[in-house]
Amino acid sequence: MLDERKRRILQTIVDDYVSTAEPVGSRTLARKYSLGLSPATIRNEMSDLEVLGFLEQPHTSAGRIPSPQGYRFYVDCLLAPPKISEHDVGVITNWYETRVRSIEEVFQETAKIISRMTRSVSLVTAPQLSKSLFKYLQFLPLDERRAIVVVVTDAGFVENKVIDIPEGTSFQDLQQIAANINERLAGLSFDEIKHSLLREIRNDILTNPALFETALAILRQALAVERAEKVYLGGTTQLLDQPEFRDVEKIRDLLAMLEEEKLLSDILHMQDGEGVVVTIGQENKYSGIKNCSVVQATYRVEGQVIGTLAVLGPTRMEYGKTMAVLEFMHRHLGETLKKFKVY
Amino acid sequence: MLDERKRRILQTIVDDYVSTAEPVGSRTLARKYSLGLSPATIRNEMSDLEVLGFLEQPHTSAGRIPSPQGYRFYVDCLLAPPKISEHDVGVITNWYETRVRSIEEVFQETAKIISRMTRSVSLVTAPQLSKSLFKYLQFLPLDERRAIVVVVTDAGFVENKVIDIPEGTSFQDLQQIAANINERLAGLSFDEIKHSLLREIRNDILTNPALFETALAILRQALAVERAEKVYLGGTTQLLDQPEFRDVEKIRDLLAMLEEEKLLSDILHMQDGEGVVVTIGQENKYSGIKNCSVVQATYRVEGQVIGTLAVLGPTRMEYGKTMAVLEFMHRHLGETLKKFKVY
DNA sequence: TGTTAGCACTCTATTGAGAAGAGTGCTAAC
DNA sequence: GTTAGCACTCTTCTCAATAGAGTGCTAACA
Repeated sequence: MLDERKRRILQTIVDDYVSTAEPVGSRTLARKYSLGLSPATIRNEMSDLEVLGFLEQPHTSAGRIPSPQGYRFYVDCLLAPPKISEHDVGVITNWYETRVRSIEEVFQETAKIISRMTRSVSLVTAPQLSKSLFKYLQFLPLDERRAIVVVVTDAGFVENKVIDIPEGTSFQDLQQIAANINERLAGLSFDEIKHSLLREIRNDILTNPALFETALAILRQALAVERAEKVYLGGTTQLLDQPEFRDVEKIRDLLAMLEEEKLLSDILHMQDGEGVVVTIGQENKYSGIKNCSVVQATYRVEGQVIGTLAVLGPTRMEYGKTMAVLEFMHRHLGETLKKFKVY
Repeated sequence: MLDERKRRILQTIVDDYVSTAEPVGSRTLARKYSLGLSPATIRNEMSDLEVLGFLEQPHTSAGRIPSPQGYRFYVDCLLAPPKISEHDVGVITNWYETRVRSIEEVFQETAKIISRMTRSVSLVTAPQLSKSLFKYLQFLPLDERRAIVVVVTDAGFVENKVIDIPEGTSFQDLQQIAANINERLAGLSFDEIKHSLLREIRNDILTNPALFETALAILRQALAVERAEKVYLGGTTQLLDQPEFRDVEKIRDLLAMLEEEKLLSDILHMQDGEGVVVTIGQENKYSGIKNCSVVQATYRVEGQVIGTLAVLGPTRMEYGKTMAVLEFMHRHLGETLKKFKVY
């Protein structure tokens, strides 16, 4: 597709632009890098690369910058397989050891370290309840009118909620209800439970109307604990250091978006694929980040997809480094979760 | 202290500067507001107010802006008792009704609505576990090697953690341990428990060494669930709309600070007093916000302090409106928490 | 004695012209 | 195919001039 020399020049331009944020000129390129070519030759090649769609010119007498297609080619064909350095592995391992004491913190600190290593915003989605399997629920006493319902998932995640005890129901009745529900629902995913709930229960109503009416109401309350998918953010302020966001106007929308968890999960929900996936500029569906790139990878435990790690930054991003970090982290996180006795 | 006319002029200057963010000149003041005074007279008064320390001049031929002392006088002496409008009460009530479905969301949405109404950053601290009273703990089975310990507080808050079951301990043993612990610790605050834990347990070791060694280990694990005080943030991006933060340099530190939960609780932990408290500019202890003001109020349920609501903004802030919102919200939040069957 | 009009002065922000710098594209020579 | 040379383009920086807003002082006025 592109001959060797064009590839080398394109690669050099991307590298230079990523590190300087300034359009790259032929003269600078020749001076700064030992390409063994004169500025004029480079000029010709650059002109070709522009016609082919890999480069753009902000205006006539400026240097070239990579086009989205240019970045795409760079990521797909010019980048060596991303590999994290020994040193970084040490930093990460140490970080987890010294900072993380609870499950909640695993995600928070994962977001922090990713953002620190990539100097970009990081996003980490925690496991979704709806994909988990129901193990059992149990009622705990609180006072005469109220009880706590605790829902335990297969993985050992616990959600809880305070509920009203329906009029005329004893705590004994509740335990009876729990036993029934557990027998029926154990091993189902919360998605399945939601869908099959009504039908299941309706059949039972025929045999014991009063009790199961109550059970239905309670289960509904209990399942309402399902929170929206939690997204942990790290390094939002990193954006401010990027020259493309030097202007407050340009960063406002982006920061506002990062405050909206719903939008965030939209950005991340686009892939189920294996490995590290890069989405560049216009390829992003959400219009607020058309000048940004997203690098993401799902993490899994024992083959099952648990959540997503992602990095959001300007299209002018250190793709190699970022991909290497995520490549490492998405494997490492699975192992860390195991250590924390979950999964 | 200040005669009536000076007060009126100072108040007008503060009001104008708060809404325009431009230094206020005598001519503008005379033209824009019906003070019944000529620019020259106003000039004289302004000159006096500057000598008295209530006004400042950015440079010789600019208008005046309020000094911190000016704001202080404005807040203490010139502001009518803050009162929220009927309309706003409606908006808030409606907001809670349509948006809030769980306890967690109460705090998140409270932060959001405060920031929306005040157009500033809001901070809401959730109740602290360490101030709560221990009610009981209970073990739930997970698998052969692990169990879930659930800790219930007086208020119905539930914390949980996956623990390893010590070698040679049966689930029966665990329930025995739970019963013992509950008997001993019920009604104590988590602070007290932490302090008295070792002594209590040590006495018991004398009577049944093996079991209580185990209990000690487990209790330690269980109490480690105490998370750092959670701070909910709202409207961080509102800062970007303020002229004083038009420059990215000036906002970076502030946003970085908002990412550090520890710093946030420092800012908020300064008062136990009643009512709405305003801290202006230099009065703030944390140097990162010397050009900001903090308005805060504690909220309580049945007399007990539960947490803090706060607004952080530039010293040029709509104090009246902000104080009114917090004055209302700190009462309203207590009631809302009751509705959610907690406390 | 307090208030006001007038005026000279100060400081900032804006504008426009000119120069510097970086880069391109084309042509011709190697 | 590669390179040197050169005219041309476009942005950015600098600097001076100017307009605008506001002050402080003085003198006049009620």
